[in-house]
Amino acid sequence: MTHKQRAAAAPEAEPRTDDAYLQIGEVAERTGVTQRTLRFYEEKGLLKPPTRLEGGFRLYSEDDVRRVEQIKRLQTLLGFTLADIKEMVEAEEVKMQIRAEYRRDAEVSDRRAKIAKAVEVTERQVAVIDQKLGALQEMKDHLEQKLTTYGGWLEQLDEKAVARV
Amino acid sequence: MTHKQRAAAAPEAEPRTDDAYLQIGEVAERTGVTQRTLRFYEEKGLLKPPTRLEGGFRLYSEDDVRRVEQIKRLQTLLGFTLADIKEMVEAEEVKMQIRAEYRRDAEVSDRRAKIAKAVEVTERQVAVIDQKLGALQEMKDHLEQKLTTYGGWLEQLDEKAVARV
DNA sequence: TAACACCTTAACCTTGACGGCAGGGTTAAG
DNA sequence: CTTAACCCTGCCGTCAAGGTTAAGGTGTTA
Repeated sequence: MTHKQRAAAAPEAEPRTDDAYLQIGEVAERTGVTQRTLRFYEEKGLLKPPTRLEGGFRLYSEDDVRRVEQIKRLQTLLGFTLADIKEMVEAEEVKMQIRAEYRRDAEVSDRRAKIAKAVEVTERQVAVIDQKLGALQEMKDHLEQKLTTYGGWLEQLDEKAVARV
Repeated sequence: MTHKQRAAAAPEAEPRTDDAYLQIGEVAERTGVTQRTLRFYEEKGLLKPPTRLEGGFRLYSEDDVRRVEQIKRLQTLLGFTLADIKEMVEAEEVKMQIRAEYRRDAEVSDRRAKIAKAVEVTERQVAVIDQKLGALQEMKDHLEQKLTTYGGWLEQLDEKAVARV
């Protein structure tokens, strides 16, 4: 146990928004990606530039952590490229913005348009996922059919064994 | 229309096995990958070295075409790396071999072991697919829930519009 | 036999997605 | 004020998955 256990680093002025920010090392540890990768994602626009401490240290929020986890899922489980993911993330951003603006938006037609946009974006995402789901299901069916074939073979062997006794 | 429509290229000696072999250009065209990619896959062990014409031209079978298509699916739709895919392809190979050996295998216990091996390999593949299916389904559910939220918002707007009339 | 489409290997180039320093600043503790 | 633990910005390296010539051989057709 070292004598330095990093804590929430209280900024002196501005007592607002001290929601337990995380430094890059914490985030790296919690998400399992390297610091380099976090900076890289930021550079590539996958993570919005986080707030900084006076000295320049990045301060991430829990939301950022969730986003990183989302990115990892999209990447490793589903094989999206970072460019793809950036699009999705941006879509997500747009949706967040819509939510935020929703209440205080003057024109009803404007609201309607924004929601329509969000729906469109989301539906495209669903369509992509559906395509992948379909392909995966097909492969799975194929493999399971093979498994039943193997099962049949084993049964045949059993019958033979029985017949020999 | 050029004056050369490539045909099955009849080798002079050896009239056997003239099953309509395909040259690399054909295969590339039919599968949508480049010739370079086909050679690359061969180099990486994803495609077995095809038979060659005397002069060295590669001659692919329809089976090879199918395999290339499978590789593409695994890669683009599911985001497996070529290394992953190579493993799967090799597993497939093993299973083919098992099928071939199945009939003329002396010991019943040997057969049983081989089938068990095949089952094991196949089940691992299914497990991987299940994991991805799960992740995808979860994402889809999440997105669809959002869609219903948006739907609700639109309804609210409608109500307001009606109320104003 | 020439012409032309098609193929061969070999070598280098590119892009995406990071890994790994070097050289130097920042923060908290003693 | 020093020190230890963190963090910063470059900048170069690497690995995967091919793309892109270059230089030359093969196969069919005229």
